[in-house]
Amino acid sequence: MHSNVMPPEISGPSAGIPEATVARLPVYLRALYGLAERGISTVASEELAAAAGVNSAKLRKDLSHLGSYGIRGVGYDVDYLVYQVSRTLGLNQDWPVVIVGAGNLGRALANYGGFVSRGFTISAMLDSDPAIVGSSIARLTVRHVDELEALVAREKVAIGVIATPAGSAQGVCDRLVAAGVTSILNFAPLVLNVPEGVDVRKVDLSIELQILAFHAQRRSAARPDAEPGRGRPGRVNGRHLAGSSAPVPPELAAQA
Amino acid sequence: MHSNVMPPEISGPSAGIPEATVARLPVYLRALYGLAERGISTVASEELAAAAGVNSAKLRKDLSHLGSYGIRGVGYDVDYLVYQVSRTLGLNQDWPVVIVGAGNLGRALANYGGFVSRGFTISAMLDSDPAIVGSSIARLTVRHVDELEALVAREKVAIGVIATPAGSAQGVCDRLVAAGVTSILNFAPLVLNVPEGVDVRKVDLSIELQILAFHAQRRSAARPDAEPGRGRPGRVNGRHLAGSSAPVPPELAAQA
DNA sequence: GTCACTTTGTGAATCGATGCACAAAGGCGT
DNA sequence: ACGCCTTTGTGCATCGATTCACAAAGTGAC
Repeated sequence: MHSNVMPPEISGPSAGIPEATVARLPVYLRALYGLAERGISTVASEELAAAAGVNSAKLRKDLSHLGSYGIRGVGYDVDYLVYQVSRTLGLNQDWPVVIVGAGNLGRALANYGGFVSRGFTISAMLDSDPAIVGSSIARLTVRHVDELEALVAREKVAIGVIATPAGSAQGVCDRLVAAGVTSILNFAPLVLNVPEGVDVRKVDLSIELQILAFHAQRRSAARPDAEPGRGRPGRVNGRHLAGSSAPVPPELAAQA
Repeated sequence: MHSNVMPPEISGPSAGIPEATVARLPVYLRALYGLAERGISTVASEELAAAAGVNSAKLRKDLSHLGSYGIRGVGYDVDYLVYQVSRTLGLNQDWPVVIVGAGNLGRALANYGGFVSRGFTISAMLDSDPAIVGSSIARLTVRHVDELEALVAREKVAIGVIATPAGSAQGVCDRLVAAGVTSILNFAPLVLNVPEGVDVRKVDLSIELQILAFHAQRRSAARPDAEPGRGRPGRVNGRHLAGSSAPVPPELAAQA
């Protein structure tokens, strides 16, 4: 999932936390906020695990990587744990983010409520389309993408979000990296090429749908009824196969 | 990541493929399309792996789970592999999808190019807001969410996409499940509760951002210069901590 | 037909993640 | 002060995923 390898030796409180644990900490944090809003000040691992949708042993092991912040026989103090998890994730800083691409997706991201309020600030939205540059989205004026380098330097942007079409994504990525951005969230449907030391995460609708389709197919293979609409024979994903509706293996095609 | 456990014994070609492999197949598929568009008809595992951003041994082992479709000394036939991967993922069928929530995100999803053309068809967009119901998005008329059950039954919808605010998501999810949908893609920032046998995948912007923040913090801890904007002391994620800007552990708070 | 070369498919070692099960640690009632 | 009860933190076994390294299998040249 990550295209880089972390430097082997980093000191500090967040050293040596397994990647799988890091990926779950935000889920725990959200569950903790939910509890705090309901006025709950102390929570046992069993309850918190249920709220986060994980096994309680896993939760305890995850939290143990941050330190020993629970009280045996009692549980965890919600506010204190919120603080510790937030600090571990680096959310007690404010992270300026730049969004490149102000199309439908970029607009949706900018208007996404949970964005601004939780440790991340949108420094700017950029686009290359003159018809979009200058318009207002979520109280921000869309700037031209050529301001990217200056903006990253001035606002000390560390995180870039790519919400452009696939064709422009690698170019935008290169510019972000050259400008010093080392964390990139990619919504464009392609594999980005980045140098060592740059952290890329991708969010990909069609990949998720295809994984769902695989499991759905498995299920309907067990129950041959209730299948979804049939595909058109001879087409795969809207693309005609070369020459055959039931493709032959290439090593046999010659003699056929 | 998945909230359900697959039935242990399922016959058919897609049985016994590791979850990690399934998650990479869509990436391989996209890389294969890219090669096919450039007129390349045969590809070695090394090249395809590079295009997909993975190790070549991993790629070969992944593909070996689908069958033995390569030719030693030569590589893989691109078109044939596209067909096999597509079939394995269930993409030679057409999957009707319903999107619930026609806000910014729902609109962005509906307009997302790679949606319609690749094995998935949007059966309908639903919303509960009377001001939105009836409007047109991506050549679809937004229907009221109360049509959900009838629509799922009529169109044999197997995949539901939840693009509502967090508050409505669990309710929508319950209705989808009750209507017979067993695959759900969730964009709302909460953990959905579903019965056994329902497959949920989530896409969560803020979780991805927080994971990036963790790694960015690690990096800047190694190089104390070039840090992002400072957080406001005493606040964590826009929420005031109870009573202290440097919170004390709860077991010490009593004596303080 | 034979040989050199390329590339697949996979056995085996390694690495990381998960989950059980329990000892250690703390609170609380008496 | 003591003992019971609850819950954490973790050692250990297991499971799955990754990576290496190579034998098997195929191509193409001569």
